[in-house]
This record gives sequence, structure tokens and C-alpha cells, in this order.
Amino acid sequence: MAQEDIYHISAFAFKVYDLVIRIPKGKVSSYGDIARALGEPGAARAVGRALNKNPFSPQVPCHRVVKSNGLVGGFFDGYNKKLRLLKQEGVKIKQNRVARECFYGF
DNA sequence: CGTGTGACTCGGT
DNA sequence: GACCGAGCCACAC
Repeated sequence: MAQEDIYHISAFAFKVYDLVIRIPKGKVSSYGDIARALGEPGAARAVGRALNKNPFSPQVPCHRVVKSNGLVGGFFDGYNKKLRLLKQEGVKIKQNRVARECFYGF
């Protein structure tokens, strides 16, 4: 895709964004799940790194991506607010943790 | 071009 | 359940 070149991101990372924005409202996903959905079960780290770069900052709802165990990663401070937002969207939060039933299966 | 690090994950202890 | 080590991909040095 041409957009990758524009933003200097790998096709891999681009797929990550594409997948993340596809996560339905009220659902979340984990780095590993996204990596698996991309056909690279071991690329969870790359997925996280890609989101960290995140040239689409507000466009890509990175707050919908959490750890596999449901725990939220140690992101920047503002993430706590996003948890609140997720809860508002219908995602069940258990003390900084996302309910397993709210995970979106690709 | 080799090494180390990271918003990760898994399996074994 | 917690800790530890190995494996995975992308990137900075």
C-alpha cells in the first residue's frame, strides 16, 4: 500500500492498524491475538511497537488493545482514562483489567 | 551488520 | 499465582 510509504511504517504495522480499527465497539483485543490474526503468532512485540509509533494516533483506538491476560500495558498515564472510555463503550473492566468475554476473536 | 531493548507471549519451575 | 528463560518482529545504536 502507498500509505505505508507515506508514514514510513512496515506493511506489518499497517495491517495492525487496519485490524485494530476493525475492532467493534465494546470489544478489545490483545497483542498476541492481533499478531495471530496477521498470521504471525510471535509478532506480539512488533504489534505493540507498531502501536507505539502509531502515526494514526487518534484514528487508531490503541486503547482497545490490551495484554493477553486482560491486564492493560504500562502505557502513558492517560490510559487510565481510556479504560473509563472503554467501560463507557460497553467493555467490562475489572480494576484495570478487561473481562475475557469482551475480547474480540478475529 | 551484530547487539540490545521493548506497549508481548508462552511454557516450565 | 509468581518468577524465569526463550522466542518472536521491528528498530535504535
